[in-house]
Order: sequence, then C-alpha cells, then structure tokens
Amino acid sequence: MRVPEKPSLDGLVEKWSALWTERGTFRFDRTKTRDQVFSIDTPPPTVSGDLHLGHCCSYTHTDVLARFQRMRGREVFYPMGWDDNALNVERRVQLNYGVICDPTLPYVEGFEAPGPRKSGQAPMPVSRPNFIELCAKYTVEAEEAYFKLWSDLGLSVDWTHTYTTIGERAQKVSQTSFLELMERDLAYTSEAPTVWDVDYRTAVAQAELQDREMPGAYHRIKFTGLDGAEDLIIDTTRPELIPACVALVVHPEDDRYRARVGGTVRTPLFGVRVPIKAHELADPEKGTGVAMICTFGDINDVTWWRELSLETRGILGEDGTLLPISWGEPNWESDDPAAAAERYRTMVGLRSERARGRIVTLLRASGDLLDEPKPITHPVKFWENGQSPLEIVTNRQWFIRTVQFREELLERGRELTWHPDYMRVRYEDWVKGLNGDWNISRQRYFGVPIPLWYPVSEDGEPCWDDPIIPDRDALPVDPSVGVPHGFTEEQRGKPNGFVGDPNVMDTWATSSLSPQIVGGWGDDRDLYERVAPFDLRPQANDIIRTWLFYTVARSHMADNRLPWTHAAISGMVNDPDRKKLSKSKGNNPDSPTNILAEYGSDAIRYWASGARPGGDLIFDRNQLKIGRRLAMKVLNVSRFVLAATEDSVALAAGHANPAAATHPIDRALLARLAVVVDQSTAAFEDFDWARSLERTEGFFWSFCDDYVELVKNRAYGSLGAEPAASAAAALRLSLSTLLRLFAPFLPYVTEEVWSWGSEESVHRASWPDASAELLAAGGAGADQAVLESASTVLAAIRREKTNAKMSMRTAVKRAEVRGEADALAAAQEAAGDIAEAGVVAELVWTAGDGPITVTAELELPEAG
RNA sequence: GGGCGCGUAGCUCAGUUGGCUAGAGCGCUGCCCUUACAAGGCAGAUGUCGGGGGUUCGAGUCCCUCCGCGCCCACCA
Repeated sequence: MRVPEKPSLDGLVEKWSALWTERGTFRFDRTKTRDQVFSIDTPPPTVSGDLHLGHCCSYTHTDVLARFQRMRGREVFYPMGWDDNALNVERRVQLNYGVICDPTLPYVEGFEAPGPRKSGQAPMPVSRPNFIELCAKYTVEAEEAYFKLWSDLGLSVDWTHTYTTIGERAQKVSQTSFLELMERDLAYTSEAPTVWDVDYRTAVAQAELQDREMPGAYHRIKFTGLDGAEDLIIDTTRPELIPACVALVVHPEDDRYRARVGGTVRTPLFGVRVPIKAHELADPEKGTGVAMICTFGDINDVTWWRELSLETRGILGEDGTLLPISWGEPNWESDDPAAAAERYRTMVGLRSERARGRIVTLLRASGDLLDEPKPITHPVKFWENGQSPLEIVTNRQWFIRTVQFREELLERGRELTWHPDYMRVRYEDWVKGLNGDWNISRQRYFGVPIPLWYPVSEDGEPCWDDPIIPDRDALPVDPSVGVPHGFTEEQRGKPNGFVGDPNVMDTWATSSLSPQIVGGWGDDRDLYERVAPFDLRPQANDIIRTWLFYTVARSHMADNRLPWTHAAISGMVNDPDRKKLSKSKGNNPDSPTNILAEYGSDAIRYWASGARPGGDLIFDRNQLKIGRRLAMKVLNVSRFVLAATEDSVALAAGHANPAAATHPIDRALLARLAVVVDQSTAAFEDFDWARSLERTEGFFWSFCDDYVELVKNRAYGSLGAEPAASAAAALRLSLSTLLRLFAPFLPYVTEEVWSWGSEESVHRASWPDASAELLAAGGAGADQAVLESASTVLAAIRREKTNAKMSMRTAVKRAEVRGEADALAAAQEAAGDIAEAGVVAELVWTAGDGPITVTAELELPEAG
C-alpha cells in the first residue's frame, strides 16, 4: 500500500496514458470468441476539421461504454479510424498550402508548396500526384494531433487496430465492395442531372445538402402569348435561367390556366417557343401559379423534365458560368436568333448571380420585366461545406441503388436497437424521403478511385458503358496510374486504347464499410467472425442520414443483415446560447487541448458524460470545475479511507472480510450502495451512461459528507478494535466499489487510487456485483433508515453549531434528539458514531411527533 | 407544412410504471483552518414544475389544447 501524503491530479494523464500503452491494458485479445467480444464500430473522425469539444463529448460516451463492457468481462474490440479520404482534406490543403490541383500538369520532384496565400494571390496549380502528396502530408500531421487528443482524453482504444479511409486496406475493401455491387447491378453509371458544387466542381449527394437562407428577389416576367392568346406572367427568383427555359407549368386543376395547357408561349428576350404543361407539383398559391421549367434550376425542374419528357437546354458549365450557345441551331430555335444571340452574348461566362443582374437590365429594356424585383429571403441549397449555391448540371456519375431498398431499409431500422429509441425516427424520415439513388462519384483527387477503365473506340470516344474491370487481387488500383490487362501506358487516351475513370468515390462510400475495413473482412476472416456483426455503432445524430444510413445500406446489400445490433446516438455540443459550436460563428470557446490542460481529462469526461444519450450538451466551465472537484474528492477520500483503515482489510473486492461489517450503520451503508450498484448497472446496460454516473455521484457525495463523517472517529479506533474493523470493512468495500463505478467516467483518478493498493488496472477489474460483494459483506437485510436518520441528527447538530457561529469542533455538553419513534430508534443504533462525530458528551433521546429535531447545549468558550 | 425532442430554483439539470411537506450541483448569503480534502468543509434562503382545460382520492408525472425554444424532414416559382 503506497498512499501518498499529498495526492494530486497533476501528471495523472501523462502517467497513465503512457502506462496503459506500455502495458497493453486495452489490447484486444483475439483468441476470444464472438459471444465473449463486445465490438465497437468507432466513428473515424474527419481529420480535416478543427478539433473541438463536440469530439470530446461523443467519443467520451463511446469510451465510457467500452470501459463498462470491459469491466463486465467482455473482450472489447475498440479500434480507431481516421477519415482522411475526403474533399474536406482537399479544401484544407488548398488553403494551407496555397495550391490547386490541375491534373493536366506533370509531377514535380521535390515540390515545395508556397503556403497560405495572401489576399488577391492566385493559388498555385500543381499536378495531381503532387497534390495528393500534400494531402497525405497534411493528414499525417492532423492525425497526430487527433491521436494526442484521444490519448489524453483517455480513450481506451486498441491503437494496434487503426485504419485510415485513404489507406491501402480501406481502398481495397472499398473497391472490392464497389465491384461486387457492380456485378450485381447495384452500382451503375448514368449520365443525368447532378447536384453540383461549382467551386469544387464536383457532384455531391443528397445527404450532403444543406439549406441556407439567402437574399433573393421575385422577378415578375411576361411570356408572350401566341396567335392572339394572352401573355402569361411568371414570378421567378432565377430570371437568368430564361434561356434554359423548356416549358411553363401550371396545376391541372387551376381554372385560371386550364384552357392554356397544351398551348405555347414565347420566352422573353430569346424568342423561344415553349409549351405550357400541367403537373400536380405546380402550386397555384405560389407566385402567379405559373412556373418556369428550366434545365435545370432546382430539383423540381428535374422532376418535371423527367415526368413531362421535356427538352434539355443546359446553359450552365461545370464552373457555374453560362456557356456559349448557337442560337438558331437545333434545340435553340428562336423567333429572332440574331437578337437572342446579341442579348445572350453579354451573359456568357458569368455565374448565376452576375448573369441575373445582367438579364434584369435586358428585361427592363425590353419591357418584359413587369415590376421592380421584390426582395425576399429564401432557402437555397448548398453543399454542407460549400461556399456557392449548388447548381444542377448534367454529366456522368456512378450510383449505388438505394431507392429500391426503401422498405427493406426501413425494416432494418426497426430491427436495430436505438439509444435513445426516438432517434430511429430521423432514420425513417430520411429513408422515406430518398429521392434518388446514391451518387458516389466525386470529380476530385484525394479519395478512393473508382477502379475502372474504359475502352476508347476507334474514333476516340470512351465507351462508358463497357468498363474494363481489374482483377480482385490487384486491388487497390488507381486507374489514372495503372494500366488494364492487354494495354500499355502508351494507349492511354488514344483511339483503340483506354482511359481510366477520372473520379474518386464519395468518402461515405468508403467509411460506410468501416465494420468491414476494421474487422478484417476479406483478408482476415478469423477476426471478422470474432467481431462482426458488431455490437455497437456509436455516433452523433448529425450523421444519421449519411454514415449510419449508408452503413446499414451497404451491410444490407452485401450481407443481408444489420452491421451492428445497437446504435448509441449522441447529441451536439452547444454554447450557452444554444447555438452549435462553430469556429465560423466565433463561439468556439477554446481548443480541447487547452481545456484538457486546464481542467484535466477526468473533468472533461465528467462534463461530457452528463449528456443523456441523444441529448445536446451545453459547454459549461462550471461543470468542468465540478468534475475536477469530484476527481479531487475521490483522491482525498480515498487517501483517508486507505490510510485510516490500513492493515484492517485489503482493498480489492473479495479480500474484504465478509463478516467484518457488523455495525448497523455500516451494514446500512452497504445495503444502500448495493441499490446504487444495481441502478448504475441497469442504466449502463441500457447504454444510459448519464444515469449511471448520476446515481454513483449522488451516493458518493453523501458517502463523503455524512457516512465518512459519522464513522471517521470509530474507524480510527475511538470505540475499540471491533467497531473499527467494521467501519474499515465498510469503508474499504465502499471505496473499492465506488472506484469501479467511477472508473469508466474518471479513468485517471480511479486508476491512480487503485494503483495504491493493486498491481492490476481498475479498468480490468470486475464491475461491482451488489449481491456477491456488498450484500454478502453485511448489507443483506440491513435497515437503511439507520444511515438516513443518523445523518439527519448529525446535520441538526451541525446546524446548532452553525447557528451559534461556532466551530464544528465545539463540544456539546448535552444534545436532546426529538422525533418520531421509528426514526429515533434507527438513529439510536448509531448513537456512538453521532456522539463521536458531533463531539457530544451526552445524547438524550425523546420520542415525539414529527421530524427529527435536536436541541444542543454547547460548550461555550470561556469569556475573555 | 409534417415529425422528434425540450420547457422544473438566477444557471445546468434529476425527478423510471401517478403517491408523503418538489430534489442535486453551481451561483448567492452566513459560519468554520474539523489530523482525507481551504482550488476545502458546514449550514441557510430560493420554485404558480411554460399557460389553460380534463381524468383521478391524488398530477411535475396521464389526456387535450395553446405558447415558446432546439433539431430533423419536406417545400423553396
């Protein structure tokens, strides 16, 4: 037993993080079988973002659950991954190194990046391989920072099972899975209207869309009626798309326009004849009830275009600017091609917003703008990390089928156990609202390549529908570098040669395979069978529609089962004004590293663990302070218990003398603690870490404030050896139990204290068992009222002293305790302890009515 | 527009199937260096449980309704 004189929290994080690693405390034992294992499909954090407290929060929740399961005897498979395969990384690299990728450039050996660019300075174009090198460099550095934080936070991860989503193994799994889906026609390519980010020049998926309130304006515009028919008036926020107009649409039931359906009008400025169509999606209440269909302004346009079989007049290029058009040619017929061309010429090369300004001038001049634009704010779709509104352009993409599995995926959602249960609704809403298959191709560079080549025909055209598939054992491949069987590099891009697919996969297309990647699927069947399907998917609620949904979908398609049995969903961290923490909002209080240094890991974990499953958490320094105080209290009370009871009993559970806790108040304590253990355990089994902590903490403070105060002197031996042994047994057993109950939450301080009396880690100790330990040691059948009543009497005596403005050490000549008979009798069982703790010479018990009251006659100090 | 969650002390939150005078911590006020702990301890004050209606012997808890906040989905001409 090595109990320090002056215990301290300083240095515990460094000390124990290092020792746990050195001793392999959290190493996964892969000899264990599936039923002995508890496997966790840990979220791989996106390493491109800034570290913030939200990370600390949800990862703490996972770790707390992992530690509980480990102590319960499960062999915990708890790996970590880094999601470094992403457009997000490219964004950061562009910013940090001042470069932009230009795949046409050749590789430069020993390239030095210019660094963050100054305002007005253009980014330096670099080759694709150079760009990827920079991405790799960036992710390595970023991952070190993440590792440091996770390690300091005390995550009990087995770091020998770490993966990155850009790593070779992930690429292989991702490409293998893609090819399997392709073989089964569950992945397909198609040229179609695509939601497009014009800055990053890539497609994005439905799940990555985000609405932002943006200023806009209604423009009231006249379409000319033909053959004597009246003009039709529309309201639009996007007049610049008039050249892309292919039809007008009204609701079939709208009497104002019913007669016009099937007719034709002429577009303003460009003189194009467009049909008037009817469709239920047209809302008579919106604007004039007539909508302009353009190819394409929004997702509705795509629906109308498809369902009404309209023409295509695409005017937007992949960079978001208006393309040149040959007015008068097929598909661009105009009643006055020369005028159309003259007007349109001034808009070419502009992005939507500037083109809009330009066309308003033109419309005003032509008299087709009937009113001044009426400013409004309206929601506009953005890529969640983008800066410009999304456009819709038509090009070739790869898709994974999801829509046809809607019902089956809903069923999977019902099969999964959600913590909390109501999070299932978000999943169901999302699945019900799927409006297209999952677009997995991204026109980017730092990602898992689509592992395909395409033959090039005699006339130099790639045959997109006839891909050349690599051998499975050659995976992963990068088709921009590798050459397919039967071809040579010289044939790349040549007639009768081949081209590589230029695209990479959406990051979710790889991270949705995290169970397969980390579980050894494909390469290590033995491991996979020991861990899959996983027990737990922990994650935050903001990525239910992406990561959770995609993982369920992939598992359903590949294995026809759920990837895991439980999903534990965390909330978000908000600032005190309930706004999401975000650097751009300037409310990111401090880096987690600084917070860790200031309050300590246990304090952060305490704060994080206060969030219920699914519940949001408010950043609150106060809670951090309390957490630190709790850790300090654990240290101090442990010191007292161990020092005061040394040589009485051994610390570890099972070594306590079961017969030793004989005193009624000690037995009452054990009985009460037994209830706490049962409640904490039940809460944990239901994945409710917050409740477990709350139960333990509540007990702990009353243990310190009341019980320890009551029995302190007796434990020192003031009432003799046998009463002291009883107190010592109860104190030690309680401490041992409390340390283990706290261990998942406060791993550092509990490990420190545990180490004073044990060579083993508290994190490999067994979770407390109420009946085997506490009830067997004397708690069985004990009257808990003894502790409660004795505490009440002690508090009343303290109150007397406080009221008299006297020290707690002040002696009491005589104290009369009045109260209802049962409570009195219970307190009387602890008379000796009360007298010791209150420094009472004579205790008098008087039965009466009502709650316990005490009248104390204090030993007043002599005057002068 | 549809849905989910939330609304309890100045603040952050417990209050599990309805049951004694509604709790904790922080903050506030006062007292105390008490040999585990002064970056501490002890004690005290503090509430129309968002509003209104209903069921019940009894409602913070169940039902209806309204208000407010957060989020998700849809719409976004």
